Amino acid sequence: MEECTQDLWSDRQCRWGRCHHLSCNPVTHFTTHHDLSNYMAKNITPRDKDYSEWYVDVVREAKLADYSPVKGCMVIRPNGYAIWEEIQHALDRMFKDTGHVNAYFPTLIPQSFLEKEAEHVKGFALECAVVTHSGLELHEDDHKLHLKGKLEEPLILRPTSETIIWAMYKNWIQSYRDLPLLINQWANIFRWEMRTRLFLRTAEFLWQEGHTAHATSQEADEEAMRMLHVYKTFAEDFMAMPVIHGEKSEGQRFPGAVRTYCIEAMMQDKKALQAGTSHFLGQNFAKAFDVTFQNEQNQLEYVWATSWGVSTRLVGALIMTHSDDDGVIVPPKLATWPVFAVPIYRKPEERSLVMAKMNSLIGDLKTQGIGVKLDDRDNVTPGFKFAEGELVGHPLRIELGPKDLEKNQVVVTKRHNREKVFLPLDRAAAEIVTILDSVQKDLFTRAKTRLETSTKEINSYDEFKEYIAADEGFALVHWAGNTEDERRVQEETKATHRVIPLEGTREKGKCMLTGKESAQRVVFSKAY
RNA sequence: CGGGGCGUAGCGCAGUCCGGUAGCGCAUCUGCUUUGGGAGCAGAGGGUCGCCGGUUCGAAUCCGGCCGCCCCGACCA
Repeated sequence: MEECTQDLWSDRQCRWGRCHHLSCNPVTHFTTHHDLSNYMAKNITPRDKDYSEWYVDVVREAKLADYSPVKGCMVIRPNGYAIWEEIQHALDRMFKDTGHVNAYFPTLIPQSFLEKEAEHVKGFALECAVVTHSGLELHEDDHKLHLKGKLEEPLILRPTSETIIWAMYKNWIQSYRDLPLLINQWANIFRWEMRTRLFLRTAEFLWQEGHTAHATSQEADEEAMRMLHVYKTFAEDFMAMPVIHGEKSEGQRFPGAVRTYCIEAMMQDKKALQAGTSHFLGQNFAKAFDVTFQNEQNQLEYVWATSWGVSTRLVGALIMTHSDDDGVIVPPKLATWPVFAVPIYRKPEERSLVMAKMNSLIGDLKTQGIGVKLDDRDNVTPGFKFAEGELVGHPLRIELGPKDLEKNQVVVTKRHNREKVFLPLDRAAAEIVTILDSVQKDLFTRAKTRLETSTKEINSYDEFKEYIAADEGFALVHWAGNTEDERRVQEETKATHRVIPLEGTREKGKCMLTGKESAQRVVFSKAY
């Protein structure tokens, strides 16, 4: 099948009826575009008017999340949580397939634990929520609750779990026979941020954190790299979100890590979003928590470590990668209900005929392993259901009405480009499987095209300043600066060092800022 | 912490300048007609106008104080 390469991320082309991407879909019998010129999603600010307003509007209107009474916290609503659950299922499978097991460590960590690793303290101290009391007391004079039972040692709400986990690993690891220890946990964590953003940065969020212990440096580094590739594969295959994977600069490193690897994605406004990190921790935490093991030569050695994580931020990344002015677009592989079914009828007789065929088709789709959400409400019109289904982001909609019964067909509409396909009922289920697959590829291709066309080699600092100021995307530059130099670039341009790509040419050059020798180009960009 | 905005029905807002019966749209409820791109008509319910104090015969509106939230920036996944 030939991949479509035209108008890939300009769905306006399709929406205004000028698109004829028949090659996108080999099973298309007939493709039409209805005129949507007088149709606008309610209450969603268009992307080109105000991108961050658009993002907030989409999250709210699609009922993905809501603000909580506590500043900086969010409620993840069923539509948003469904996406997170799909992310969890797919990733958890990948973790299990690479030998990891799940466990759960507690939220509360003794303050003293955080103090044990010097860099770690510096990195997280400022953003910790702290528990200082064990209770409350109602005062009769003012009828208010007052703090009671001050704790001897304050407890912090974990901003990440390295400390508590390594305190436990100390007890669990004695011999090389206990290694490697490959544990993951799905948990909530707290980071008291100054400025928050739904899904992308909230005071409390959900994530997974893998924490592994190894006998050798090389094995630990390989583990960190393995999980980096798991993340890249997941992002690209499931989220249809192309990423650049590589290593962080010293200045962007995780507090306590020797090396931090990451995947960086590009959002539709061409800003970068760090979508996952994997750290080679060396022996830093083993030394801080005195975790040693006896090797085969009967000598004591410190354990080598990794940690790696992705969070509910991925839900935000998914939205900002694919969605449009009419709402969310979820790639088929992460959709709980890839198919949204709308039956159409007027009279009761029509209803029973339509529903019989519809149920039979839904049965066929379920046999093919495809989840179908049937909207059989009688109190809203089909048009309303269409709009709502698009807002929530089901990848495909199927319509079945009296006219279709006559022709023995079903109408299938793709959410991401609004192409309509008419399929004969007896083959529909099988064809829909193929279409979903093509939609998944389409979404990836158009995101990949955006990433590629908005990434440019920049060769001087002046050119760089201009490029960044124009919000044109990722800059590939030669870099040999230190953390201080990075800070200067950030102050002067707002762009930050994102990643030293693992792939790409290893051409030598001169650092755009310092003029020093550079071994390869790195990515700089504005970022979330 | 700076800059901007907002707080009035479930949601979105008008009313505040210039004090005088608290309104509009959507949503909700009832009934009938509808249903292939956000249905129509008729009727109904729903309020501590963010909080505290002051001025006044009378405050959503004027004055003083406080609180909260959102967006933008610095910090950060």
